Amino acid sequence: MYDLILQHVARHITLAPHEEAFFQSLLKPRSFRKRQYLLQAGDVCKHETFITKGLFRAFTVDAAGEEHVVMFGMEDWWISDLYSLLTGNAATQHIEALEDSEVLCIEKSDLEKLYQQVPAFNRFMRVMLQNAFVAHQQRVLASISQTAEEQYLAFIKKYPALDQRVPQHQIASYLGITPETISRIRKQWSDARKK
Amino acid sequence: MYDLILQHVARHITLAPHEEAFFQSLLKPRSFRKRQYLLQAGDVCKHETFITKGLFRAFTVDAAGEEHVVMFGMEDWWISDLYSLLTGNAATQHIEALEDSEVLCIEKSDLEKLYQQVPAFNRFMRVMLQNAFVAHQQRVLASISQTAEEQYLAFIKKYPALDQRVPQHQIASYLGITPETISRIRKQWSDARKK
DNA sequence: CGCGACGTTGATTTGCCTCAACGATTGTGG
DNA sequence: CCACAATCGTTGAGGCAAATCAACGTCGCG
Repeated sequence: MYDLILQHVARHITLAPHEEAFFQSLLKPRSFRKRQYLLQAGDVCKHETFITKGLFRAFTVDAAGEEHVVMFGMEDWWISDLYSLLTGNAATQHIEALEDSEVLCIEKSDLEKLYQQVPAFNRFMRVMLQNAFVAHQQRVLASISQTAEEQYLAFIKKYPALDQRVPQHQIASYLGITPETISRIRKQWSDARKK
Repeated sequence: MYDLILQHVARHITLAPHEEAFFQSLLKPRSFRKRQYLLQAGDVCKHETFITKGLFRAFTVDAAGEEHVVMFGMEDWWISDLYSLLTGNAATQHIEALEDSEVLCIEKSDLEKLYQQVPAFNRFMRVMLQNAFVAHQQRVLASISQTAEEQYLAFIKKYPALDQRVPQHQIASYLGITPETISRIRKQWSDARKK
């Protein structure tokens, strides 16, 4: 059960056996059924969560009741409402399982202990955050500079696995466009191929 | 000259005197005149840079020759092309001074030394990145869920200082809208106030 | 089976962009 | 020190990409 996360960590830092054991002791396995919520907006996010199996979406609901997908998470990814976790404020995001899923949770207080007792983990989390930061920066750039079609194309190129597993209207929400627009883009592509 | 950055760091971690001295010894002051480039796209970004005075913009140039402002940086902020710094790949961003500015640079290799010798700095950088990550996530959300007017309003509310100092067409570029649109939004507001 | 979730397609609307022309200000070289 | 160019913002007219609104087909599931 812990193989995936230990390999994941080992890709970035090297842990002594007792450190690895300590890390593992802080992890709590949980299961989620499709449509079950890992986090509700309004609650305080108290865990960082590593996905070992399945698929999640994090989304917000705006004043008009519209949902906006902030991110997806699948195997080998972390997911949480980082803002809430860090500040202790109420979460602005919901996190919902899109498939039956399994995760490993680590509580905020245990994460702090981990940073204290295994300093290498500061480095590990720094690298995770650097990558996430760069990814979000590129996403911002895409959304201010590209057309709907360019964005959708970039998405399926970057996340072919997600394109297979996530309903199209969720991808549309993630990109900030409508499901109809994605449908029309796909139609254009298939029409062009036929010719 | 170093007061600002030492205070900035002290807000998040506590350093022993010899650690502070070591940190300071790694910092190299540089000055930039308005319009001077701190980094050119194509070069490899080799420094993390702390701004002690002035104002910068980071921007990319797309295939059509259009500029897109990725971020602004002013006093008390860090600026770099993090992607290039981390990977060693050519920078995708230009960074240009919008005012006469002064900065403190720290080289990548020195930053690594710092992480090794002063472990608290891993924590410090982690916190910086967490904040930057959250800020970018909110920016993504804004760009997929808000109108041009809502975004502009949120911008001047969040960064009133930047609204004063940055030319409007640069803000437009940052938001992914045209200068004309911002101009019209402002006209609407002033017309509404007159009535 | 019947209902909800999901995707498709068409008709219409609209927010924002594009293109263009024009002041106001700043800066600069002769 | 002035003439001229460059930069920046404003305003108007017209166009287009994508949203909205609406109807319909299909699939999977309780």
